[in-house]
Amino acid sequence: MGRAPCCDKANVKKGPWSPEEDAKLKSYIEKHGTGGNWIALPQKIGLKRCGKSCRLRWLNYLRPNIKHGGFSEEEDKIILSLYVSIGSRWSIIAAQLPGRTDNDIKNYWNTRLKKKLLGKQRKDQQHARKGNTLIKQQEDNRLVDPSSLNSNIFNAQIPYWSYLPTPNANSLPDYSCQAALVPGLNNHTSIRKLLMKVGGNFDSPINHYNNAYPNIIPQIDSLHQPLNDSLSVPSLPMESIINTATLPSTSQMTNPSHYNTAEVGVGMSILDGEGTTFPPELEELMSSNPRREDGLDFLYGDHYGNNLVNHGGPTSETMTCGEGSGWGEMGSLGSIPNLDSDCLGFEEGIHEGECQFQRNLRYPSQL
DNA sequence: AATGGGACCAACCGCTCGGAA
DNA sequence: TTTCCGAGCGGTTGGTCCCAT
Repeated sequence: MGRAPCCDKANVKKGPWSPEEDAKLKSYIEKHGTGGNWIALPQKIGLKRCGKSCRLRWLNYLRPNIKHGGFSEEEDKIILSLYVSIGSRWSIIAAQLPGRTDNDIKNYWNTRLKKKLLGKQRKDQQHARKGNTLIKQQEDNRLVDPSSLNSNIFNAQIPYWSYLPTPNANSLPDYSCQAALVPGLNNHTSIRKLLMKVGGNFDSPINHYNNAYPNIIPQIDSLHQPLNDSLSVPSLPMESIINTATLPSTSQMTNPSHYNTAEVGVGMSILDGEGTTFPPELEELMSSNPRREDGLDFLYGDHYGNNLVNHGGPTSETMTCGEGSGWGEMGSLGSIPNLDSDCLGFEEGIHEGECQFQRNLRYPSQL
């Protein structure tokens, strides 16, 4: 037996909204609010619409301060970066872009940004093949102008954030430092909003890990402390945040079989790398790029798989996270664009910590 | 001018989650 | 503790517009 329908399907209108319907819905909500019950709303207004449809119409179109179309380059970067970081969690991405709806961003990604990305990737590969000889020679002579190699998808210049110092993976993660690298990340309210949305409890995990990983906690605490004042919503523990920062998509998140995780210590689940799957478009990017297993050198490095920037990213010496494949490594690349968004730096910082956890577990003698 | 195909976007569908009873 | 129901989310579909042929 299936689920009961949320409304009488036979008596509801479907399809595009008329201006009259829009006006009815808008004026009612502006006067009375939603009343916390979308299902009952259409009857109150006299609309022959499903409550869900009303909700969608309001959120995606009628709500004040909604922006449509005309995504800026900065917004492109934010969307891309968040997509790389957290996957297709459009509502979270939308929360970082004022005036944008998840539906809008989702459509924009599916229709334009993804193609832009793949088109650029292919172009870069062609360019790389053409220019291999010259570039290699330049590299050998250490005369390489990074901007000539950069395959950043949106502009031809090395982004300023690439030059910012990031902690070497061999050092303990300094979350306050990571946070400071990202403009807006010192905005505790927005951090909190985002993390609460993601589902964070930043109190208990500290105590939680304190026993097992005493050398990590001070660094976590440095970021965590300013948040404490206003954080009161208990939700998922820190490992959820860490995983959230590295999981590719909701559909994959709901399917544990996508992950080959290793349970570590006190419920710390880390990505093992192998067996991890990616969103199809990133899978395509990866499969089309034999140089880097993460397939993202078009974002972060040159055509040879070298990171152009000295950011302590994964090299043969420093990489410990995910050992070369998976979202874990993406997070550890360390040169995710420095966004107005509030989350990346934090996630990145968290991820550095995750890498360090794994390092410590694998190489306890280095502790 | 006709038409076929692609791009774009609004809206729907079905699922999960969380709160209330 | 269990069940039910509404909210919210991401994936998908279908309609419209535009452009190339």
